[in-house]
Amino acid sequence: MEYKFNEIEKKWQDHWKASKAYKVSNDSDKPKYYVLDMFPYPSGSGLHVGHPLGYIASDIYSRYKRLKGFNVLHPMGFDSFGLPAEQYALETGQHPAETTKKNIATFKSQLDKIGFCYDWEREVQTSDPNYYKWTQWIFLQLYNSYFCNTQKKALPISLLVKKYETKGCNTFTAEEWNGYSKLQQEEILMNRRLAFSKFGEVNWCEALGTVLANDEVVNGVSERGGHPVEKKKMRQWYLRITAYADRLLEGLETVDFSESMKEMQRNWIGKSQGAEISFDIVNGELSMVNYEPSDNTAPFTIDHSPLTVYTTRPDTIFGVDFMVVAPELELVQQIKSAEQTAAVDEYIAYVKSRSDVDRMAEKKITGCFTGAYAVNPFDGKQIPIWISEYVLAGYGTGAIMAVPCGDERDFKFAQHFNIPITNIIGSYFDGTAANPTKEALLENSGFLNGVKMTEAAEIILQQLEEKGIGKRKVNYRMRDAGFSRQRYWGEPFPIIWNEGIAIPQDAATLPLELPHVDKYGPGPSGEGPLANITDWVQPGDLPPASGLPPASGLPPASAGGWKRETSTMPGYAGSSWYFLRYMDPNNANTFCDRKASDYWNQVDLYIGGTEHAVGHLLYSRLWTKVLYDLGLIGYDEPFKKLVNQGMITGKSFFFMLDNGGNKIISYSKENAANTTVRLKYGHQFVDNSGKLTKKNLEKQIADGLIELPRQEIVWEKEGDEEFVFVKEESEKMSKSKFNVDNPDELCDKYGADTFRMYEMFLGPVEASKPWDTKGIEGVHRFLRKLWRLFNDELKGKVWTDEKATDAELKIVHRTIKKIEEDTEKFSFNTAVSAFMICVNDLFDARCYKKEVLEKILILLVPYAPHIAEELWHQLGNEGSVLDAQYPVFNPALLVESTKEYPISINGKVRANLSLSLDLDQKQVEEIVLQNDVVIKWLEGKAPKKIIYVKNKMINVVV
RNA sequence: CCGGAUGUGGCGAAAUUGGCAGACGCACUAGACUUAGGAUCUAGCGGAGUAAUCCAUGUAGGUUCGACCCCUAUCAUCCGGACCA
Repeated sequence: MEYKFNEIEKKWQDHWKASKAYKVSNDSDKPKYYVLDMFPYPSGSGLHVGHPLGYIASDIYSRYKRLKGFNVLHPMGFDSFGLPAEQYALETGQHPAETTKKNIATFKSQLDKIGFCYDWEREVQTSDPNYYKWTQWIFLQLYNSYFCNTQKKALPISLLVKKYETKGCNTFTAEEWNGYSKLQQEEILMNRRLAFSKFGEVNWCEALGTVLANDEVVNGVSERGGHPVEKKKMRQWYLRITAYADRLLEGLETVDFSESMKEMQRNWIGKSQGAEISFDIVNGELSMVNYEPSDNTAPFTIDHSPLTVYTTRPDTIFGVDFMVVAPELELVQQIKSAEQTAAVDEYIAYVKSRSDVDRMAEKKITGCFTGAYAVNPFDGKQIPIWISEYVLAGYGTGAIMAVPCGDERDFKFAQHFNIPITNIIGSYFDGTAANPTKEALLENSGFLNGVKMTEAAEIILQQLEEKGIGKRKVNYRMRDAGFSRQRYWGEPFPIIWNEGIAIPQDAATLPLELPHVDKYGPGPSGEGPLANITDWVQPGDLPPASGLPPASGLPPASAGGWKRETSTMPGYAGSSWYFLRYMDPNNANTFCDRKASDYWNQVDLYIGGTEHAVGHLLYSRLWTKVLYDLGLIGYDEPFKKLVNQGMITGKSFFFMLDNGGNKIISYSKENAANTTVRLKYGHQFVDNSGKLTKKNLEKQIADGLIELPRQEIVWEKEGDEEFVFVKEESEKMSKSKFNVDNPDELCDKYGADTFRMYEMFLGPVEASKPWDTKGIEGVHRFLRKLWRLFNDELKGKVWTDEKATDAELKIVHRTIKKIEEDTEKFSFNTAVSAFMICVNDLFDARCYKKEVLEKILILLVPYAPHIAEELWHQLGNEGSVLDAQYPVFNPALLVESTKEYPISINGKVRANLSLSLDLDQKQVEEIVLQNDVVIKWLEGKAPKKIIYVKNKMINVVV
């Protein structure tokens, strides 16, 4: 009987589906285990071989855990809201709901083909109204909460209102509060809500017609599509993630993520400790200046100290040679002197003309003196105040004190504008480059002379606080997360605007469904497509049908009283909590029953790519913390352990063009400046030395596998052979790069089991590696060999019921130990090797015994479920091999009484010696000294020392 | 420029974490059975040498009886953050 993998796999996949083999219950007395994959965005191009890498790993682990007696939750779903579907709709006119539905069907059939053990009854789709109903609901929880700075947690905003009504706060009394208009009160509350709306500078992308979050902007252009992004002032929704900065940092200590992943999140949060210091200003005409405080701080005003800078190095205050203020700050207008006004205005105009992209591309040193001076509070020195684009308005106070001897940028600026430099760090500063040391003993620093910098910081901080001109300050690089998009294909906000006041929709009327539209173009004045649907924006209904709370007392929209928010939520909204919905996917009464979330608890194992390090992972951690604070779930970190699968890169090949660009020549390093041309497909036809023969190329073109380049090829000749050299490069897989392999085809050709095992065999899950189908044959051979242990092509069944010998059991138990260890530590590539060794050994031993084979199948079922299930039944077993008893490793079988010890002399192995394991040091020494090889090497001299490491080796030191 | 990671055959990679480097697989070579084989089996496969043996884990040092593994310096590649004061 032959190994007909196609039939076998089809048979079992159908059977699993029909028998609901992977249905998971929330009610079980087994311990739980939750394995989660980062759910995919269902793009139009389907899965490529890179996608399933993580899915296969998680599938293996889930099946393994199930065999080990756990109730395993291993769900799958789709992150189905998002930009590409809408872009596609714009281009083709197809409704995103339609294309998304189609794409999901494709993805599901591809996934099923690989034989994953998902419980599809728990599938979630973020664009499904039954799902986004709860995304909207959680948004309302965020909207109705604030971050309490003393308890360091989210609390209902109603508590804050009560406090204001009865006690007031630092900035206003209860009487004042109660006297405020509704609008004033709402504005104050808006400044505290976790989901809030404000006018702010946003990353506006004209080409995409929407606002982007900071992590969606890379080097000044949009992450998706690479379109230019500009700053624009708009009313936007935000999540107050900055309030959680510290808890997001602390939480990292409690989870098992890779160090680099944690580091990336820490960098993104960018916590820095320093001080805000205020300087008096002279020579400008000013009284008191109100500047906008940095995010997330109470208004901070210091009388008669108008220039406040943020620094992490207060110890360098005597080295301040100039100040730099961000040109955008209002303060600049107030302090510029009459003589400098023209120059300052001209410079500001110049800065405005430069986009972020310009600034990133060419980093010029520019700036302008304002004519004003700040006064150093410690020595009275007058310090010129400059403006320059290198100081960012959005960070700290938007102003810095420049210490050229210690800061590279300040140094270059001082050099460029010939500002004299004060050296406060003595020999650490050589006049040619700044030195950011903290070790120097201060010089030229008044009362701090001779004090070590690390200690000086504390002294200065104390004096600043005493004098009331400064305070300690922690700053974060992270900004509040932009939460609205001027797009169609996302969750609508359950918010209704009335005269500048945001009114949350009555939760009982959710979901607020996305209305159907025919056009996806942007709405008026930067609004999204939803703004075009006037009868949705302002329906004539009265509450509650409109979703307005009954008590709002507002007139119907037809009277012009109110309108809906027209932007939609960003892609990360739905993905910030999906792991909770899997636990209780069909609950119509709540997002996830507390009983379900308590049972499944945290995700034990989360597998996905590194690309979500700062986006998705931070946002889902934030949402989890808020839900926890509000008592809706029982834990504040969603993912216990995170494994990042590496990216599988595709192999691309390039020809080189000659100088005219008309002819294709061999690739060579010497002409590296020449342009290259991509060989479209054909990576399997290039040999190891990078040679592509003419014969080969022509054959593949005839078979329709390669697209011929337009240019003429100049062949090189050697004997009869004509060929060109091509360059190989690993790149991210993408259709446009012609380097994609499709998992469906590989499953058809070799079978899903081979495909699964081969992806694992490729290398460690975490490592990035180039895709190469060449090795897949080897894995396929292994499975066929396994098959032949049960069935012979001619003889048919070969397995027997005979009892296994000790030698055979030894092979099995060695394998049990190895597979169990490797699976536990995610070393799937070595586990596959262990299977191969095991099957080879059994084959060599002609061991076809059921007793032995059965155990191997149980070990194998996580890796190659179809063949394992098939053979399991061929052995006459009932039920699924997944419900079998996991074989228990018996160490007694592997214990040996003697061992081959390598004997080395001065570390170099010279002989082997079989020794009994229960010998002691003395006995070993005696035996070793009688060994012929050792005697020869010793040449009659006594050895200095004999080192005997039990179970390992013996070393004779001469 | 800063941070993180990684450097082992022609290729993907192993190495019980300091103890015989290169398991397992691909590719390659020779042979067997075959009408044939892109099926299967056997043997070989880091480099030099007929051989004993010597040299090899990016490079240079160090610790150790013994180093792919630990320490120092240096180079290279990949990933992330980059005017954050």
